[in-house]
Amino acid sequence: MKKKAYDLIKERGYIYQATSETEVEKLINGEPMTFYLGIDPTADSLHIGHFFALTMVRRLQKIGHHPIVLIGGATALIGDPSGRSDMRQMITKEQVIHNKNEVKELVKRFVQTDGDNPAIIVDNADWINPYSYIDFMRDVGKHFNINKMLATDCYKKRLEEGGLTFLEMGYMLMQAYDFDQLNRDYNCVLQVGGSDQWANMIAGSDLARKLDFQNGAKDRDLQAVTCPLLVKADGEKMGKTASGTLWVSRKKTTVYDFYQMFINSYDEDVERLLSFFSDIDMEDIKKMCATDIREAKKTMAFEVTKLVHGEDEAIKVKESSEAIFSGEKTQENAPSVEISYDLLNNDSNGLDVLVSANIITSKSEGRRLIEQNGISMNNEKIINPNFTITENNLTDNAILIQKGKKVFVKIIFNK
RNA sequence: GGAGAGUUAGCGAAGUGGUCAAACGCAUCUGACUGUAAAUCAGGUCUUUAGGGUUCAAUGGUUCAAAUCCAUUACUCUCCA
Repeated sequence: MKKKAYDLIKERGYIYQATSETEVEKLINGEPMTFYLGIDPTADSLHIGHFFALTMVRRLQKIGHHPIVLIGGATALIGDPSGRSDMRQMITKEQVIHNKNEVKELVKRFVQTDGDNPAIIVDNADWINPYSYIDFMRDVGKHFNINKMLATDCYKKRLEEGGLTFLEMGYMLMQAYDFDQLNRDYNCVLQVGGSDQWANMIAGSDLARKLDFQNGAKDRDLQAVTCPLLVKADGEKMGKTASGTLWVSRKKTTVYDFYQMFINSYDEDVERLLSFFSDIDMEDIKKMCATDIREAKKTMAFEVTKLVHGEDEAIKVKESSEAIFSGEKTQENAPSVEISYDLLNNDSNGLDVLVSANIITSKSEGRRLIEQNGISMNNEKIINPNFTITENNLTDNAILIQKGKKVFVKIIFNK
């Protein structure tokens, strides 16, 4: 017997909270309906958490439901206080416009926006910007009870650890209104999002109900589901790397780093990540993880990379990673940095070169690493902190530097 | 607008005149062991050299000597209006 759509999604671990599980189940198993996911363009790329939520959108789209992706052009200007202990840095309007475009392009890569069942991309600035403050407060603001709002986790944390500004209080109203608006314009009946959005999402369902009551209209029943936050086995949020956030955009995080991040994940996380980011059958996933965890991990990293960066890139990065780590440490496949040729042939230029290539941040750090046997050049450990790189070290104008066990960088000297 | 408290390294948090480049925890990096995993253990985390130089919100002052005392400014929080 074939499993129902909802069960498949639930089995893969996507369902964390739902306003009413039975209602949501009915919606997902039933006739095609319209649902939405909101993303605030607070940066010019998407991080892995956004991407995760988008995979849920993909799955729902695939079984025939109609997705709306809302880019929060208005809400990004306010900043969501959820889960934050400090106020979000305000970003400029120009920045938001720039981010909006970048984010839109990325969303298009993951969610189908043409063909039979295209996703619609909307911007909440379109309806929030024209709304006057007084009207908004009279229409929407009056339905929000501050006591209730303060009881929610997202505001509680801000209250305890810092101060809560009126700006941030307004965020929930806007997101709630978005849901109502999308319901009226597109008959959107379900909102999906990360679990940190829970309070904002149910605020939307509540608002619709209250507005209906006030207008004497029929009760709309807007549902919300959240997916779990993507965390590692140690409870840390996933996607934080040494160099910062793990971005989906190639410009901000190289494909190599992206792949490495997943290859280095904990054994315990592999099954979950596979269930989220691959289409492999759950049974097979379980089997794979039980028999050969390392192979399963490779598959997982490959599948995620394929999804985000395409199959060609994924194959390339998989091959180069395997080449580098299986002892075959050629400079062929390592990620590369280009620096000026002029740095060559000065005495004791080694550390300078490493600093300019951003492999180390300071000369002291370099000295320390060398003392601890942490730096290799062309597969030979460097012992002398005042080492010199000369033309004799180059192969095709490049050298291969290894920092620690896992960081390989090819430095190319440009003439 | 009034009264009070605060601002210390990536984060949390000690330190209230010299022994403070600043305890401790987290985070992070390197090494050992491994499986490019985890756990464990060892060492490191301002910079530059082995001589130092620049840090404790900012600026100015007191002192032989300041994260520590004083003044001004900025920001944050609590209570009152």
